[in-house]
Amino acid sequence: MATRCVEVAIAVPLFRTFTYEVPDGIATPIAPGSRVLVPFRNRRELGIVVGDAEPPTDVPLKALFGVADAVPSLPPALVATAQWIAKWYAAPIGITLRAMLPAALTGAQSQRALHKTQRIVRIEQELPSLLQREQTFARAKQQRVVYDLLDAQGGMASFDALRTQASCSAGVIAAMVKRGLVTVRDEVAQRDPFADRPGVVPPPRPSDAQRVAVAAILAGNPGQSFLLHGITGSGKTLVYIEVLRAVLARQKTAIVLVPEIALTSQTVDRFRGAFGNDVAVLHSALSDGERYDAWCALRRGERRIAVGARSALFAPLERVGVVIVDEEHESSYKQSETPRYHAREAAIMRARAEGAVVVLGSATPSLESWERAERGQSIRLTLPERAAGASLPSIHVVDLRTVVRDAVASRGPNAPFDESMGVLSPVLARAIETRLRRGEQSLLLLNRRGYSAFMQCQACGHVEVCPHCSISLTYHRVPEALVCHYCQHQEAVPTRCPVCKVDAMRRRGIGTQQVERIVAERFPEARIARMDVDTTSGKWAHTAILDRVGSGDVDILLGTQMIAKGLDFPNVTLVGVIDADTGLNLPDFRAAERTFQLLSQVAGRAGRGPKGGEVLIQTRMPDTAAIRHAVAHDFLSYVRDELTARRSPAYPPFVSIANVIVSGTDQAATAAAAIAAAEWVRQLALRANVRDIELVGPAPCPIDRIKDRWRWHFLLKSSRPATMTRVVRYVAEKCPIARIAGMRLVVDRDPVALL
DNA sequence: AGCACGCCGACT
DNA sequence: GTCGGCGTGCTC
Repeated sequence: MATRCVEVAIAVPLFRTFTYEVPDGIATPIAPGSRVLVPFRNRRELGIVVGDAEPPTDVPLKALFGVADAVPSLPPALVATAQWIAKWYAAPIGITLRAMLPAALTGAQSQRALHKTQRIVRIEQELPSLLQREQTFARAKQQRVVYDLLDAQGGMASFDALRTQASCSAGVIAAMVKRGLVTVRDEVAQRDPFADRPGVVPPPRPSDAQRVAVAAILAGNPGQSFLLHGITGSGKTLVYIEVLRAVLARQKTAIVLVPEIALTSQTVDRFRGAFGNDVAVLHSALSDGERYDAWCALRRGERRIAVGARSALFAPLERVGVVIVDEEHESSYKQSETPRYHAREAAIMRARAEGAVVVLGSATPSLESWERAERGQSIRLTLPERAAGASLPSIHVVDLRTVVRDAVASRGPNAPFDESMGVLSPVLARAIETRLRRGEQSLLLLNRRGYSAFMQCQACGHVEVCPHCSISLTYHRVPEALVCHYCQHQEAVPTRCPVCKVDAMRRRGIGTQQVERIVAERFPEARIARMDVDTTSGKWAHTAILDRVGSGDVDILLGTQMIAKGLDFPNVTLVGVIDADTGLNLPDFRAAERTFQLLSQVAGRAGRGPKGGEVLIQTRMPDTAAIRHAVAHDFLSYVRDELTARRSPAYPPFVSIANVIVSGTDQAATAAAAIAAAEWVRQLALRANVRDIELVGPAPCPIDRIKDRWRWHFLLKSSRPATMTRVVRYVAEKCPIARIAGMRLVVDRDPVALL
């Protein structure tokens, strides 16, 4: 009998697999996707079988130790998807496969820790009214804090987390147990932190357009891709739900990808409301144990729908009938570390491997998806109207230039310039006032990037920058410090300029905290909530803030990009964009695309109820195409303009691009290495006679230093994807520059940003 | 990624 | 004389 051999991928940065002999003791064939324990470099490593292999003739074989899975950890379609990702993005196959498994299954550590019990606190006695709570907790302020926290988290939380959040002693909770208000129990628990979130009952019946879309999707051939273009509020989620219902009825399973931020919001509640415990929510805030539980439930078929961000695409489901990618234009679908895959593209590939259909939904589709539909590679479905007869909000531009001119004209040239004018123009202020009077809610968007407060010397112009990264430090009021947006470096706020020594360091620009102050001063009676990275660090912080907005406890919600997406509050009738220009001037070919998407998305938050809505966009560049088209709700004109701009110089979707980033700790050496790497690629193309590839650069990256590493990059462009595949693979695997000590070379195919 | 092998400076 | 620096090369 010939020796049986399998091909095994190991999580090392190598573009190859290894062949192992299967010892006689293992009778049954080992299916692809199984984890195996193998000898590797005098160590025991976990590898993943990708297939059978012929024994190599040139090297002596080692035998594997054993098979770790009774059932393969990865179903066949996922192994196929991994192979596609590894090839397309020039990622090592072993690392790609490892990225598909929950951390609990990648190490050789004990499984014991995974099932450890957790002390869970649950509300025992409901106190729905505020009056009841005030009576119950008359003097017990700490208990009240604990109770409210618990309530905000769905009535259940882990003991430790709760103590940390409330910063109270264990005695406080013990006292509450004694009073019968809460219970504490050790639970091995299906650790599903979403289990007790109330589901939202799906709305009535679908509209005609929604029914047409659902029918088309359900009639799709295996592997067929659909672009669901539905304006904000048109009810894409209902289409998803109807499709999911039919897919489950066919005894199939489904994957729903949403941007990370949407996981904390109403979208998830709606899926849970419709499908209850058939849904597993995969959230980045899950602990390893929670993630493992969810993974097992999917693998065993106990839950048939996986909802989650990017990596939920790797849900270990079989018989997948549909893969849905909501807000498919979102750049968070691109992974920023190896394997640098785009979940939208990988979703198309997984659907193909599963024989499933894929649905890409967006109000502002990516140019890639739009062009694909134009070329007939996917079917476009349109939801042209808002559901339930709601109308689109009216959008108006507030030209900040004239606001300042008017102020000067009315108060005279010598009147002190009031900085709050550029934040809260008279028009926007009046609009907010109206909402407050009517008891309606307002949403204010502050585009954070480039708009945070920074420190600048008024005498010499020096700006305080991070000593490790090339970006200005951001001023934070509470606690007062300068903070680096990239590496968390902190330092004290100076008053004296470190360069010219003049006592003239002043704050410039506006951050969310400062906007909050300006708004609070202008509307002292308003209840204001702020939502940005500073206020949402906790696992449940988003949910808590949004729940407050939903219950009407907030008049004005102020926040960064994260408030622009997916929120659906019918009482929000005003959306104000503090400054639409900030994202427009970034050195990135997608700057206009991003701005249009952001404005359209945030505008869509207004007027989702019967009262209608209004959007005010403050800008100093009202004539820019992206702003003009967003104001006119004119996606088609925006696409036409943007596609024209992408033809020359050529950018996606007309060419395939890859960003090659060289970084190192020494500035001159990094520059030299980047130039050498580019030259190496140029010579390679010449030698191999590769004609259809273009090289742009090298140049310093727009952010030329991050975490003490200097960064240079160059761009590869090709009109042929197959050429790009070959070239990126060759660069990633063979470029000698990567082997210079201390130098790093990253190849990012289909980048979403060039910063 | 790790980790061993390998050839040159300051220490018990 | 040895401990150990990290350059180079390999992993079935």
